[in-house]
Amino acid sequence: MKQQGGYKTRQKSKILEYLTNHPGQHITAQEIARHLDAQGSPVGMATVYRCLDGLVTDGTLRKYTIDSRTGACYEYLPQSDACSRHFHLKCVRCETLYHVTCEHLCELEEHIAEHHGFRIDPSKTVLYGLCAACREAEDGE
Amino acid sequence: MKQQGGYKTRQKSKILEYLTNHPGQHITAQEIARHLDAQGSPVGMATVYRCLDGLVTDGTLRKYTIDSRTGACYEYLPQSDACSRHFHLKCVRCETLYHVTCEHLCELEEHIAEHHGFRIDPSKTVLYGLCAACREAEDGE
DNA sequence: TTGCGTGCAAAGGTTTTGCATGGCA
DNA sequence: TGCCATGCAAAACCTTTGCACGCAA
Repeated sequence: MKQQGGYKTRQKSKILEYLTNHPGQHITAQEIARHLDAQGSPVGMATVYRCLDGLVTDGTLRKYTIDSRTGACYEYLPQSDACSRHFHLKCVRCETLYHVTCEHLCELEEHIAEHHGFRIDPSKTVLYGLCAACREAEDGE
Repeated sequence: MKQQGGYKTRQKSKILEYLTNHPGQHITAQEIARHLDAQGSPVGMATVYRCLDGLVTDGTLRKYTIDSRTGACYEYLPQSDACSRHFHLKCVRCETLYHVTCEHLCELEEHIAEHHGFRIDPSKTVLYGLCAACREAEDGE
């Protein structure tokens, strides 16, 4: 869970900078490359992928794949304890990230740990679904 | 949510047969094709994908995309229990995907829907953490 | 006979890999 | 000076699409 030994380079800094500036957002490798290119600091796709891979391995980012067609997304995980106390709910429609603190979730965590031997890490977990607003909007369609 | 009008064909039958024989399992398009090929009933990849797509649309299957590297997975949904929905627990260390059906999770889903106005979609949600084995291994380090 | 289903091949996309070069320490 | 990191291009994959033919109804 520590930084992989390695050199600091312009590319690594830029990529991490972009991600930390967009915490809690789904970002694809393409978006990163496109952004850095537009910013005048172009980085090759291979480098982006290699860098993201390292960041996922050391726990800085979380990788998830909602749709195999659009490719994988990466999200910066704030390291503070603030985020280990609550769970994240993310609306798949409007992309909003909700931070929820609820005793039900703590109970769930304990239950899973006790009865299923699995210790959930809230900082790496996102519950996906539809928020109230989008739910209505979708029903109306 | 009904069967799309269409013809019954050998290919469709075989694909659905394989899936229903492996309820609650994540199966990729490739595995299906490989199995049918070995069984002497080869089916083209395009057909497999087209067929799976239809089955997902009419609610017979659920599509998961856990990892973009291995591609999408499909799972047969027994339509008996409405609440036999399950969640996925993925160990961040050994990468194993656990498939858990637990009433606590159903309760959580209801609670979040009622009190937080958020309808969780289990097919898009994965709970990350440490499984029992890796937990011990990690404590021992 | 009608028109959907299938298979093949090609296209489209993301992600990985090999290899020579460039840059950090 | 050592090595790691980078970039380019090509490869490897998964998935979709176009088109002609086959087959269910």
